[in-house]
Amino acid sequence: MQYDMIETLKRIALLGGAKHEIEISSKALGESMGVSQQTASKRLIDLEKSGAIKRGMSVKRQRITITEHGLKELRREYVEYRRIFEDDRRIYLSGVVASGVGEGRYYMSQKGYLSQFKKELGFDPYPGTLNVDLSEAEASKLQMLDAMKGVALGGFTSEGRTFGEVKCFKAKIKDIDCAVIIPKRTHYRHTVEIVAEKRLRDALGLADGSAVEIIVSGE
Amino acid sequence: MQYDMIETLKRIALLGGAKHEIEISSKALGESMGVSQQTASKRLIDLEKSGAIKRGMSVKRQRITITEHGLKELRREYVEYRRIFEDDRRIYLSGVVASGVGEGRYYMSQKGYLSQFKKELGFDPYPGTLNVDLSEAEASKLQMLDAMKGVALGGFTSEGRTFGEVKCFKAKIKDIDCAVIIPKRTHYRHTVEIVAEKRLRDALGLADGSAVEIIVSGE
DNA sequence: ATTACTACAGACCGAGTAG
DNA sequence: TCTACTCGGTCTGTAGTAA
Repeated sequence: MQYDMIETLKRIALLGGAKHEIEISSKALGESMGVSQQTASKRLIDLEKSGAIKRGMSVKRQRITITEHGLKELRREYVEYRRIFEDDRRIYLSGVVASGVGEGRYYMSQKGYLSQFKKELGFDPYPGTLNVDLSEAEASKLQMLDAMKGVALGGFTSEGRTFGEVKCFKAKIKDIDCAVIIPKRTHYRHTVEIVAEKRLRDALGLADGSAVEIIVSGE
Repeated sequence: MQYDMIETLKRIALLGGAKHEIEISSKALGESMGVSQQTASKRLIDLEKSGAIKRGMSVKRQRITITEHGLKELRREYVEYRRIFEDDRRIYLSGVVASGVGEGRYYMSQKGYLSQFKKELGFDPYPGTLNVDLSEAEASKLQMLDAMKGVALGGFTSEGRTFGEVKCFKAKIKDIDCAVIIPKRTHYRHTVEIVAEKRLRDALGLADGSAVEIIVSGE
């Protein structure tokens, strides 16, 4: 659905169409949006075709109701704005499940991190990570994680090797608690690694290519 | 500002641009909106021209921040959606102050109503009403008031004349408590009459033609 | 009064491409 | 690589007008 359709739907909703039927002429609706009667009329026709509104033609004005489908479209917009202005401690990462052993798995198998992890995140992670590929735009949200504190797991030395600090973020995927692991010295990457108590592929029925949304808590 | 500009601004905000500078290529931004790199680039140029964003060009990607002005535009959208989904007991009526003696004034000078008014609305009204003209689209919101209870002032007989029930709604104009008077048997009208404790023209510095927004409480 | 069709003008998008 | 220009095709809005 294009922007002008959403805008028209929003206008109708603001005139009361989200709650009940409203009676309005295409001329008045057009005026309230700063477009002509013809444009308003066309948009109403298109909205009706797409199933976002229902219309009943009276003798004069038309009666309009927003359908459940139309409300859904509006609510989707609303949720996005809410994320901008209210949800400012959360970051939503959308991506697809990918295969591949990541650094995260290796890090999370180190006892030096494991003990801290249990203490800070509250669970013992399943020994394996879920790799999620992000589109370039989604990956740019990772910049936000750089600016946020998260949960730092201190470095240590083990078997002659030095392990640096690792940053984690509490997260959720569909109500399952998990954590995003951000290895230090993150170059530009477009993959995130997730750990959880259970194997997430099983718990959520995921396979390579499944779409997932990770809700990262900014602490 | 057109819809596609707002949409672009929203996308930038969702990528973190509402809180801090983000670094993103026009290609990635375009993909996240389903448009080409060229279109994304043009929109960024236009947004910068309009003062909604600031850009700094790095060697590769550009760094983008949403300005205070850009945030204002987004917030305006957000407020509209909030009205649709959250504020469902309030109705916002925008109009301009008009002159003319209305029925409301006559009604409100009747002692039979006055005593009830004080009891139900909590103040003694200034003997006069503020007339506000609504555009046709705004006037269609009055249909909502019909469906709402409001505060009913019972009818009575005085000097041989019968006065019917009058419906009032608690309202506010810029934090000043007032009430919208809806005479029964409302034909299609595009004017509302407001009463308050003080003369609203003085209290708010209004003259004919001044724009006002009335926030009507649906009780 | 309305709604909505047609026809055209102007805006917009994206492929190609320069810097 | 990146951004952003030009240019042509397409989309969109509106005046005129019919019903």
